[in-house]
Amino acid sequence: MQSRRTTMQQVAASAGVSLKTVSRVVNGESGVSPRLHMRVLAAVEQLGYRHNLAASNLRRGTNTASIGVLVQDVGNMFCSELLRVVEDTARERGVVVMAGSLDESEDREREMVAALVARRIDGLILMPASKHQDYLAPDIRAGLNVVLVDRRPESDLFDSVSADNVGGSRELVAHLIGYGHRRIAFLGDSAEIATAIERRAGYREALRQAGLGLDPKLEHLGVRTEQDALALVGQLLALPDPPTALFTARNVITLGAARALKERGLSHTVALAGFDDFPAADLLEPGVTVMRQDVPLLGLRAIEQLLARIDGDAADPVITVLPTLMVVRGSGEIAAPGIGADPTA
Amino acid sequence: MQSRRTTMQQVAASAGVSLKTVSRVVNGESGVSPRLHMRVLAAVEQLGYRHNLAASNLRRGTNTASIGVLVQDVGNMFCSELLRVVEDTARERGVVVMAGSLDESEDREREMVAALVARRIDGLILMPASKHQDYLAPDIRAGLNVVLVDRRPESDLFDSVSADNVGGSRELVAHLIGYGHRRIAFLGDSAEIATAIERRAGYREALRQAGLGLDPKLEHLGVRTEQDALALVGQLLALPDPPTALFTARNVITLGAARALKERGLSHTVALAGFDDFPAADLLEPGVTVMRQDVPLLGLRAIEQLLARIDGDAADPVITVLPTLMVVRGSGEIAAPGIGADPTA
DNA sequence: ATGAAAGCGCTAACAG
DNA sequence: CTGTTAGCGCTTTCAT
Repeated sequence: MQSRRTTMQQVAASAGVSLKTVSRVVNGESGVSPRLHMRVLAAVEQLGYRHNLAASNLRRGTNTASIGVLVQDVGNMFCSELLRVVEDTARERGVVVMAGSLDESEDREREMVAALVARRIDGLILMPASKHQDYLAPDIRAGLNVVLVDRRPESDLFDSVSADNVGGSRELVAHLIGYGHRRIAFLGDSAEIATAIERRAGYREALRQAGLGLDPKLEHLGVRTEQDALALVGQLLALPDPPTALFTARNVITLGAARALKERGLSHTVALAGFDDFPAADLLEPGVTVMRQDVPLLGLRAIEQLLARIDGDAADPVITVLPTLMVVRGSGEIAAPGIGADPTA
Repeated sequence: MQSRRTTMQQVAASAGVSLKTVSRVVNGESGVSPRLHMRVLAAVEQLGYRHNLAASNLRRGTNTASIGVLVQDVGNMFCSELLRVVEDTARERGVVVMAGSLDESEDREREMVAALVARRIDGLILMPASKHQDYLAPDIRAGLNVVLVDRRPESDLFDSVSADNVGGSRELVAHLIGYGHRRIAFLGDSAEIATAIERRAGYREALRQAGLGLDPKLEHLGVRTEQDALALVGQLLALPDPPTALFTARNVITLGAARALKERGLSHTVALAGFDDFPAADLLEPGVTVMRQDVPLLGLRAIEQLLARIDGDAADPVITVLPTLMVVRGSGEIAAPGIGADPTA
């Protein structure tokens, strides 16, 4: 509907002043006599006038004071926490956030970006579904500011903020190896996602550094959902030579794996360590050992970088990589069979 | 920045056609010769032209194809799941979502609404922090469509979609009573929140129907965070006559309570039942019995109602109350001391 | 099939 | 202090 909004012109007529006087009052400019000021305010109130930012921006050629935040899934806890931090900082500046979920679809990324650009957002925080974002070039040339988040771009033409996926994964897998594990499974997201690849790289590095070989049967990309993880862990445990530890490279995968272990009564037998923390990780039995990303900091760095760009910062692209933190809770400290506390083998 | 965007005029000049021809091509109108059509497209491509929806809407007086979704906290799993559903349906219509968190602040609600109205959103899905939304009257008169979600308004002037908080709570507490509990604590959110009040009402009804009295020492509103819940459960269990069961009226409260019980080794001793499901509820030991809201349906009904209003539906306000579903997992089926399986007393 | 002119709601640049 | 005029980028209306 938005049937017919009151315009400044109508307010002016109602208050018996000129359009410009209303404009001054509405924009808080000085130089209006108290009498007229009051008259205008009264008319604004009475008519329910609301300033039209779009028209204002059109004329002034200024920012829209709105940004886009496109993530994988605003319903996912990692993304939603990120969104929240971004929103908080944006709001302090009067900047509104348009949010969207891409679900790893490159087409959707293109569509959503187009929809936001058509609305003239000042900047974009993007957790890309695409591998290359060159399609953004014309928009960037036209002044669109973009910060990539969570996933590092292949080209270093963009600002980006992400966690140390390789290092964090390496450390976490090394931790498992330290508990005697030799057969450690890797369960990661789609191969299209840089983050998944990086975490697998960390996994491989840790194995290599420990002098352990890779077993393709233990290394799985393409695990997209909790259900995928649940099923895959079932298959892995049914192998003739099953893994004694699981490295799950994303929070939903960790949840699925925990469920698979619990269903089989193996929660205290098979070690589990995951990338990404999650709300109830300490409440499971045993608590789930994870490599935590500092999501609030991730979001903060991203929005700060974006706002700086919007404010005119024209320096070279900045690649920010944040350290991760291992949170030890028990599931990752289950020793391999034949080692220490568990002499099963 | 958004320094200087290419305009239709520039495209026209570059293609050697009139402004209007470009407009026709860009808007997919018929009646442009293939030759000119191609020339325009080439110029659009070459100059990186992007349609300006704001200018278009200004002239046409049409919708902005954007809505606002204001919830308590986009980072909270309940809200973010809701947001996701809304976004999905909105996107199908090419409608963009501006998201915001209110954190139970009435001031923030006012500010955010003003910010969105200034951007001429077509509609608003609001999980109100305020008790009364009469301040919206001028905007509604001017055509803003509003659907309240999760919390039922006091005035029935708005469309609203919410869960059956009273009924669901009554059922869940009756379930606890069925396991012999006589001292059941209530832990709910702030008294300002209609939802918390309704859930307490359900709690009281269940007790009354069972002929049990209310004990003010067991009934607590104002539990806002997981930490609040953790601390409060500690105090409750230290009472001379502690509760044997806990009814936690929101997901974060349930998490805090579960943590408190686990810390004290009482997870299998004190019964726990919560309103709202959460991702790992089945992974705790014991699994947490909850009254689940159908969040996807909640969101769907809200956005469908909103889109119908935007499309001109002028019927009387519709109050939608959705049934809830009890999910039995173990924590709510712990019998009271002296009853059944647990003869402790 | 194509284009010229007017105007959406607002503000900048000038008058008075 | 107050008002007038032009024009932001676009679409409508009406010519051609």
